[in-house]
Amino acid sequence: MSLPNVSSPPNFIRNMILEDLKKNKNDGRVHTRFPPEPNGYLHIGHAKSICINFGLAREFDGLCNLRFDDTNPSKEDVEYVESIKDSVRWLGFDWDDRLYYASDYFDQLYDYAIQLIKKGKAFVCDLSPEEIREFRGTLTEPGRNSPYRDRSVEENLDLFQRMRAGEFKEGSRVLRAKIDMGSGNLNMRDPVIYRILKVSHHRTGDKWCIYPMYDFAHGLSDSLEGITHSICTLEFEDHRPLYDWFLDQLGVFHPQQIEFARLNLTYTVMSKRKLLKLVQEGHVHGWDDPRMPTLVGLRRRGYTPEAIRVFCERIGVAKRDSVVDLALLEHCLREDLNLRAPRVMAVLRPLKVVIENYAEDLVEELEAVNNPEDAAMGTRKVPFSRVLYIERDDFMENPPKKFFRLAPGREVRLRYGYYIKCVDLIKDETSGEPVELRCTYDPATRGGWSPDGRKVKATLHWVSAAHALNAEVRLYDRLFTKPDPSEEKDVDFQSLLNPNSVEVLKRCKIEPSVAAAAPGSRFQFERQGYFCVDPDSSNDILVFNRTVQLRDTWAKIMQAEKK
RNA sequence: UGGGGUGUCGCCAAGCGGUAAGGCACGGGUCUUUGGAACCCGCAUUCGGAGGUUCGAAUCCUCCCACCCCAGCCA
Repeated sequence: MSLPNVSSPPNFIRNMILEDLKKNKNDGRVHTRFPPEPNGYLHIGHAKSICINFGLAREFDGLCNLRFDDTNPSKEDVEYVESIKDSVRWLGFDWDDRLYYASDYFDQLYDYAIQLIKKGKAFVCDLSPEEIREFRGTLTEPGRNSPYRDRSVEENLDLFQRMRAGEFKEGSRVLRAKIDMGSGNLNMRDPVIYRILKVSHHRTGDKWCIYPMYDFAHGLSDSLEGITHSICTLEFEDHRPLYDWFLDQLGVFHPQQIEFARLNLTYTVMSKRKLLKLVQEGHVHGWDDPRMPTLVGLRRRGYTPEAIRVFCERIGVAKRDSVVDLALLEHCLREDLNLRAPRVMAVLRPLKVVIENYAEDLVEELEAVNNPEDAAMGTRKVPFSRVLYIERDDFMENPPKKFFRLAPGREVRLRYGYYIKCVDLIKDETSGEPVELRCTYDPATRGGWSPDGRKVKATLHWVSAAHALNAEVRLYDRLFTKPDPSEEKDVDFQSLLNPNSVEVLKRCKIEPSVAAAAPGSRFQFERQGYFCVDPDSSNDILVFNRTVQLRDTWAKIMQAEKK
């Protein structure tokens, strides 16, 4: 057998698999699974797990199942199932015909429980939830055996069957594994493996009124599916002895559980609880709000699955807790979009420019390059006329030394257009703000080249007033003001929300070529950033989301100046 | 005071006894009709700390310190 080519960077899980393969463990099979609970939306932390699981399977010519861990019907819903499948597919992965549910195994799992009882390794316990907690002991004190621990196999069998039959009320009895109440690992102190839940299940309906706990169902589901490497997050490390215990007691196929550190990202939160709160309290407009780290949110924001996959590869896989800089995600995004996004000119905060020596009724169609990184993307025509808009920030009446853009008396280039010189400035009488620039153009510089070789220090984007499309543009920024919101102790995380996480600009002007752009289409607005068409767009108005800004050296200079 | 983990550059992260990869960020430069992109250069004499073993230690041993997770009939 030849070992596969190792393409992506090394990590401890891949090294383990490589070792297993060398020893021909599992006959050289690699079979993973991504096991979401259908109780919420997937976020970028899940993307890491998806990329690891599906990625490893792909790399080692193995398989990866999608399995819904639906053992708690009181929290789960089909609503989430479709969304999760969508997100996994959108990310670029495919489970073929291997879509499973833990609930597919309820009969088998029940049978395993019976086997445990028959072996004397499980018992029905009548303690109340509170009593179970008391008997469990604490972190430093051992627990005490349940008074029901020594029931006979016959009695346990009878009771468990009657639990299943619905004879007892919710919370009155549970099935527990008989392990060791003195263990330092709380998970081993006779854990509950079945509880009564008189709730109908989104897939099995009212067939069951007892449901298995995660610890029992998960490993056995892995086993049933022939999973070789069961990859999960760090907090389950303590559960591994229990994972192993069930498998060993039952003598079934034994997958190996491997734990890695979950992803944390700066300026956002990743816990389902907190994300849910943001939605419920209206801090964001929904799970797919472009500020959310959810996959549906990132998608609406304009992120590409390719960028997310590359990101997941670059952050690596390890066991230490970490918080990855949002800048890395943004870098991966820009890297991808730079090569693919068509360029377009859009003025976000318009400043009117009148070219005094340009004919009133003249309109020229100037040729513009669609993507300087990719000649195959061709060119387009952009209308030029006497009245234009430029970006408000591209003009300063009293420019500082390092400002290269337009100022009174100064000449700059309009991209793909002409050199223009500012000859006059009209200001608002009360505010003193510039409202209109009077300029002249040099007809010899058509296309943006000067025949005399004269240089300008800046190139501005612009749009012809008469031809511009109106658009709404939503400028998104980080959701939180602190790099690590959950690090801030004794503070309600909501108080750390960035009040300026979104700014809506309603009077934006965009070149006409984007008129027919469909929702989801991505563009680079030259000199500004990457934007995508939001589904809120209508025939009347285009709505764009700013996906990510371009790197901005000028902004950096300004900031440095301030300090 | 129990059990399980983790500590390598500002942030990630390789490294597995032979003398500290890479990416992001940052700083400097080249080029440029995006102050974008691209390209070049710089950026840990040191690996949580202290001892020890060894010709040689981030890697092995000992002790210490810090941080994370666990007391749901959640996953």
